[in-house]
Amino acid sequence: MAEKKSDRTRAAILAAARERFGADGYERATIRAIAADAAIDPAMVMRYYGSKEKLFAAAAEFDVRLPDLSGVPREQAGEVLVRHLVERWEEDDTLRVLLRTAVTNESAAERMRQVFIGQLTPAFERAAVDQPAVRAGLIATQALGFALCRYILVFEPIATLSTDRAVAWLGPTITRYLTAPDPSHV
Amino acid sequence: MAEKKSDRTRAAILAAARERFGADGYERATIRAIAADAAIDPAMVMRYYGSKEKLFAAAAEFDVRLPDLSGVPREQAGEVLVRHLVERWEEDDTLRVLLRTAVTNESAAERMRQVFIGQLTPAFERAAVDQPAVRAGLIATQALGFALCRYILVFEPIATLSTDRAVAWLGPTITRYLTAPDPSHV
DNA sequence: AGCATATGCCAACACTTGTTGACTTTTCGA
DNA sequence: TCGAAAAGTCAACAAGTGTTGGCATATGCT
Repeated sequence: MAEKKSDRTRAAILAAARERFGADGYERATIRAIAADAAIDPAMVMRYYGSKEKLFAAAAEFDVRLPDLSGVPREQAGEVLVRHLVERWEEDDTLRVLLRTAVTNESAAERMRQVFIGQLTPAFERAAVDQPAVRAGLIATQALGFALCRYILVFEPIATLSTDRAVAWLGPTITRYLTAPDPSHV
Repeated sequence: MAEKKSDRTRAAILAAARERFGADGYERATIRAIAADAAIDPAMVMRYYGSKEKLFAAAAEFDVRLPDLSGVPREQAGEVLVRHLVERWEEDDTLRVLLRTAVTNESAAERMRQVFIGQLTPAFERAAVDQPAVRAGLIATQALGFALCRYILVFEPIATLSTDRAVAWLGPTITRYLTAPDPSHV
């Protein structure tokens, strides 16, 4: 087995980094605080990750793992998508890290775009949906707005809504953005 | 007339502060940069506003000016509300300042809550809407999510969508959150 | 005009940040 | 067992931050 000890502190740093970045955002999360949480020296962070930016990049790494919607009837696609996103959001805080940071950090915003536009749009294209970009964007507004209000701004009662109720409310909205004809009078 | 000169620099500082806070967020917007934009000395900022936090508070001061929905038929309430919000959002950047900052600053988040929950909920209560808090929260998720994607994260094509198309897409969503019966199977 | 006051600038402070290099301790194979 | 490599510690750096006090200048009233 390769270096076990170093791998453990490496992981400890990453875990502490995710927590701090998620709670405080990029600027206010300091290397010193992250190191203190991981109970190691700040210099170790530099040794293992090179710089704060690289540490953030490592902490914000993640797969979107979009669900396969091909077998789902169009009318339920919204609910399936929302449920997937909410559960994904709940299970680890990587997406929260990214969202908090994307607001003030351009490279994080770029990654957010890749995820929500760059992955959703082609998926809709393949499903032969018209105006895939607009629909993907609209879905992103509702999904990210929900995450913002629930996890970051902590709006009650949104923050304490059960997953089921959230899905029941949001699902039809997403479905409509996915299936409704363009309502513009053009 | 009272001190004219000082009022002018006061306003210049405030304008520069709004721009910087809106573009960079609270932490990355420095007093020195704001002062440079206003073409004055950093010490002037302190003289006039006391501290960075107080300057931010002044820059983020604003009225929501919710439209009067009493004369509007329920089915069009969403469109009226969305149009009002988008236009409000477009005309000055105070709300953008607040949104960018609320993500990492607790007092800004608190003000955001006051605006979107504390003002919307009672308005719905007066209109005898059931579950006013949930509906206000849902509307906030869609409205803020749209603002986030359009102004902060700059998702295309959401960022360049015309007001009319945005209203046509989002309006029915808001109307549904305002009027639809609770879809939860409880 | 003369002076008090408002307005502005400069230099410096105390502090925090990311980052670095030299040094010590631990680990572990030959 | 010995010694090189890995892992960790410590102190300090250069830069940038909000903030302050002292000093110069301009303004406007009598």
